[in-house]
Amino acid sequence: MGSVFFHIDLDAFFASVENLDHPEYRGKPLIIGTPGPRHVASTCSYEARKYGVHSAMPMTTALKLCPHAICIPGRMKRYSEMSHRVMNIIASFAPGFLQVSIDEAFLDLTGMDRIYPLPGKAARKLKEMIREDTGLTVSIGVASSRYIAKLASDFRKPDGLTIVPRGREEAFVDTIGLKKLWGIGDSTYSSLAKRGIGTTETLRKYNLEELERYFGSSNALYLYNISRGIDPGIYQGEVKSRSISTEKTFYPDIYGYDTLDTYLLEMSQEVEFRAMDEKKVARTVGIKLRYGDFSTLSAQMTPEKPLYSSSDVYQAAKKLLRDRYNGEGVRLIGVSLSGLYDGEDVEQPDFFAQREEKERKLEKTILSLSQKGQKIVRARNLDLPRNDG
DNA sequence: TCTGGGGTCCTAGGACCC
DNA sequence: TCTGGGGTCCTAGGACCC
Repeated sequence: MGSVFFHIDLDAFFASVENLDHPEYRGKPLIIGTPGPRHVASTCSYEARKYGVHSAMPMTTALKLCPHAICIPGRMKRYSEMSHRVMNIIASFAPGFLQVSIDEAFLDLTGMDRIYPLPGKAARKLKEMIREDTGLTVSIGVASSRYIAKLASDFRKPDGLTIVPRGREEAFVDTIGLKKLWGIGDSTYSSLAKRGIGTTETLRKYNLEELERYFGSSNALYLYNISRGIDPGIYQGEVKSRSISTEKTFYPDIYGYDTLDTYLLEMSQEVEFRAMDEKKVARTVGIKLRYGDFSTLSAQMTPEKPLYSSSDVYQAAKKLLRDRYNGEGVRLIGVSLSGLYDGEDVEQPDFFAQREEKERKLEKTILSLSQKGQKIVRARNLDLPRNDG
């Protein structure tokens, strides 16, 4: 017996949760997203998909395709709660549980043939357990690797079950088609197309050396493997670095250093609070600017000392902004933290750090109050011009 | 089709060290 | 002195995913 993996994917997750909570939406096209320019759909119901609406589609386009759709903003807390319930069921079903996003997980059933002699039957049982307990449907892919299982769960949706027998991986990849393979985005697809490669069969005609010449060694190996139905190694390495970021898109564009600077302060506070909440300390701060023409720049710095407070973060972000902002209209601004390490007991290396320690304690207090539902904002952030449409 | 927000990973070049 | 090679850290940008 070789390896057996499940990939479990919740069907139109956010929309399905809304249908569960709001029976009046059922059977109607439903879009999770705010109408208006510079908004996109985060998910939609299958009724809306019939009109061509899909995730990440601009809301203006979505509403042209389906003008009578019901649009609602997302309720992330509720979705997380339902996600938890489903993930608990999946995790208790078999070992090798690996959650990869709010609505997706893997199970490793390798060596479980005594308990689940027929993987297909096991998958049906899992689907039934989830449906009974939560009212939600999932689609499951069963295969000899995570990569193929992931493609398989997407093959028949919603409420689907697709089993790819061992030895049929390459044939399955052919039926999926190059464009829909995981890891092939628009950019890779068009650079393959430029070389006359439009199908997995054609891609397979190239040996590794040729692929390396055209696409670099890392991409080459990836392409070589997936075209043969071989798992390129998705979700195998341990998660190394982490980052925390926030960004905001404006409509219309905003202008001027002072306005940007005010958002920078608010956003610095937000990311640092999130880091504190996770008991992390960051070493690197980054900003991101997207101008009206969609050209985007990012800048980061790693100060000598780690960022202990949001005023540290803000000072660094401000410097980055001053160095890089060209004065033109801005449609997006972002602040990020990276180089995070465990900061449960932050030892203060020097004498001057006592002021910072105070600052950090103050902010922790603000954080815990705001977690109790109190909205606390520094004086500087009051009466911000709300410019986000 | 006028392109969100939150992430991860990869690459290439420069600084710096041995 | 005109110039090697390897390792690590940092930065900027890009591809991709949900």
